[in-house]
Amino acid sequence: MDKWILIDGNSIANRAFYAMPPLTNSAGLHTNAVFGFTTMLLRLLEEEKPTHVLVAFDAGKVVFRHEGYTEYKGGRAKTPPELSEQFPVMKDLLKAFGISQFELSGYEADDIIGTLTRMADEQNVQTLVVTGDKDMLQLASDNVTIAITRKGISEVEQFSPAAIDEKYGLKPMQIIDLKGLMGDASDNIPGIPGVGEKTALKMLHEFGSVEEVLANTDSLKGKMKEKVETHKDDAIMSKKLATIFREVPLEHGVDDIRYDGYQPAVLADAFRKLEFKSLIERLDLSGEGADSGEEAALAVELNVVVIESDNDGEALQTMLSALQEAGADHGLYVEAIGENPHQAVVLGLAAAVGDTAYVVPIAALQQPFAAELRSWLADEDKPKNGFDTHKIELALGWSGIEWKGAAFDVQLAAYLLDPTDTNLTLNALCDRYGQASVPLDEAVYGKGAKFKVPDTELLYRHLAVKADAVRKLTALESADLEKRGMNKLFYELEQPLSVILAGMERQGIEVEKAELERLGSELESKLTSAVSEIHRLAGMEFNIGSPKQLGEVLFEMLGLPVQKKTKTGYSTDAEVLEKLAPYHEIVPLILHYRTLSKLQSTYIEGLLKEIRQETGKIHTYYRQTIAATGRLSSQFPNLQNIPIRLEEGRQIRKAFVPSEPGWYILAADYSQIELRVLAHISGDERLKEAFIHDMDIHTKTAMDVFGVSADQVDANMRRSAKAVNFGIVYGISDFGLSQNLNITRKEAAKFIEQYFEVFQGVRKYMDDIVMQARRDGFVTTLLERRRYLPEIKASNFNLRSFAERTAMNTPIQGTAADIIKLAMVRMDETLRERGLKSRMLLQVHDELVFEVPEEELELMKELVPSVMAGALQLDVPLKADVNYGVNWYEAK
DNA sequence: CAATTCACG
DNA sequence: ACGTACGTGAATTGA
Repeated sequence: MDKWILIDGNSIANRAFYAMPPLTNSAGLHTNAVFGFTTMLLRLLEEEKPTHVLVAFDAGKVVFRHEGYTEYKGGRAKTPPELSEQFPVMKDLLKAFGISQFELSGYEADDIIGTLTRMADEQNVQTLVVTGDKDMLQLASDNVTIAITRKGISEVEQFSPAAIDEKYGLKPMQIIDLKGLMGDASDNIPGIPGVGEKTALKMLHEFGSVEEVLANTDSLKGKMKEKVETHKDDAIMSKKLATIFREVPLEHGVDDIRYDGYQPAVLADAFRKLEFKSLIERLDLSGEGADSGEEAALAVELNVVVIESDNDGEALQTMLSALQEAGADHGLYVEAIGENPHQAVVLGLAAAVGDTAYVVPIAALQQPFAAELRSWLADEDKPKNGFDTHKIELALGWSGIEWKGAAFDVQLAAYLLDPTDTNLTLNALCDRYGQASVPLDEAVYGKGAKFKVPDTELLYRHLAVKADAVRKLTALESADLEKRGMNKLFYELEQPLSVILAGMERQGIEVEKAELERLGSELESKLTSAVSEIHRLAGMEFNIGSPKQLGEVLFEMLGLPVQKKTKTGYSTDAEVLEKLAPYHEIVPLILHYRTLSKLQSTYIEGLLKEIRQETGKIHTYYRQTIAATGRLSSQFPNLQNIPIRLEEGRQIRKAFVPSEPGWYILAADYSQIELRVLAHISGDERLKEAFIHDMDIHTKTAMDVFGVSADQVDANMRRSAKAVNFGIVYGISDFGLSQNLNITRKEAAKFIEQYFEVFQGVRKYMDDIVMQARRDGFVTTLLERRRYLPEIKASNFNLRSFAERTAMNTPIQGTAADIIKLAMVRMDETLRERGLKSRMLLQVHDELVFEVPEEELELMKELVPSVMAGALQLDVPLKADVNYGVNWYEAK
């Protein structure tokens, strides 16, 4: 039994391109569409076991449909070069598969496939058509099934005539009538304006075809009748445009598309060229082809020199001179075990130069004979390439070894190249750049309870391979940064910042244990009485901290109205409890209990655990490669979410004190930095004006949106305006705003419309940035930080909407992150240049915290805000407010 | 180990 | 019609 598969090459390549994250081989060639296409092809071959396979491509520019309608497919975005360059590659790969491909000048892939399905029907051959284009449904028959891609290309939905009937209530050929009525924006087929899928289906269910609809306009009503009658010709033409031509004069016959399987050696070589390592493994092709064994050979070729005692002095000298000569062409790797760099255990260091890697175990590195290596490591003027240099600097520092001169961190660079990548391990980076794979740490060390440092030989080889990978990645990634115009961002901002962060973290902030304990015991007694009161009111004892048990008490025992459900049961979050508060006196108590227990467990107990016995300090760890927008995040503990909004929690800040007697805590925060950034990048005159005059932005927004004077703005109006401003920054939706303000969606939509009426430049920015994201596939900040948004083209409404809001928000939040990072670099320079004793300790997104000796207080009160405000020149002024006190609480 | 909740900007 | 606000980290419960 024969089985044919006919693939719409252009359509699938397009889908693959937008569904896959960006991907390039080491030569810089984009390969994501080819990769997506290939994985789909492999699955089809495996699952369908076809005897014949054909991939059809559109050919040339002039398609016969243009005759008579020149606008056809006009208005469609130009194919991005990153995709066009992949078509020849795809065609070569198909050759390697031994799969035939047709294209014929003047015809589209649809028509070629249409012609072959006609032949399939004539010969009664089971056929699967694979495409992303619903138009093709018109080809379905007893023999022909249409597979439409969904969710990118990972899934397909198969349509037999019965399935089409079930979904649309139409015969396959009526799909043409459907398009004739509703049109198709992506092909610029007009259809009848105002007729969408719903209406078109209704008409077809009643009349059957475009012609019959047009013949029966009398039975339509009002506006619709008018529209259909004025656009009769459009409908006829649209139907014609949507009709697939099934009589293409093919030069080849059915025998030409026979598929006899691929030759492993040929395919292996093709995959290797594209650096599709995962596919080579999946098909078990690693032993095949001309280049086989190259990867293994590469790994074997690396010479490993271990330097572990003063007997190895000569090797050490060789290592140092090799590093000296290599200049930038080297890789360093320091293995530090443990997530928290302040407590990580350093196993050793490896340095790769050329085909040799030198490994120095930590014990050796700490011995007298390694002094020269240690001074090299501590020499700021010896540039170093590494992996996670920020962590290395800290981990080595705590082990008594100074590390300076971080020049290129391959992890940090990889983050900038794709800040949404959550797998920034060396192993993953090697895969991404098509390098010989570094073994997974899990495979070398085991995981969880099974963690074990392996025998030295294995361990040293592992470190050596990693250092070698760093060397290679440095070259590849620096080229990519250059290509994307991100050199300044990397070399002048992020890489220097990583060093500054390490300094702040090493310095730490002093936290008074006694103060936390005092607050803790106060909380404890409040908690005890809250618990017993809650249990008394419930009439039983239960775990208030268990949402499940709490839900049962509130909604089953006490019979309160259910507001919201979660996946697993009743929702009991604060928003729900606020609404329930009037029903039962137990509810406010539960809210209070929640507040107290959060403070106790996360902030009192949590922070106490993090205070270092010896110094009384807390050392957080800022992560520079996590947040997709370019912000920092803070861990072990998180010092970016210390309570401030409620007075009860704010007390925690009293425990954060200067580490020297008589010093002060000084905190400076940007005023409305995100809205100022928005004013700048949108260029909205009104918004700019507001900041140029340093007005209260929420009051000003209320005045403009409600059309009143300053003294007419009441608290409620200001609150609404503030929520709208937040919404604008987040990528507004009427639903989100309605939730926030507890108003109807309609009212929220009205607010938003009024806002955009007034701030028209903001509206234009929002529209433009989404279009730009669709066109480029990414958005950027002022400093060229980039975030890819592949889902902006998703057909799934939720995914797409999320991407659109992200497109609006990321340039704003990201530019604000750029600015404070710049300010940190400037501030660090300034403190150094002026020889000041003051120290920068913390960053909280729009705030910098310092400890300052009394004699520098007056200077710092001026200096910090002026450096922050001057970090970047915008079309509106930047402003920072400053406060100080004997602890962080008082610095308000 | 996922889900829920809540602290911050 | 579709169902949401953007970005994080930590503690707790309960399968």
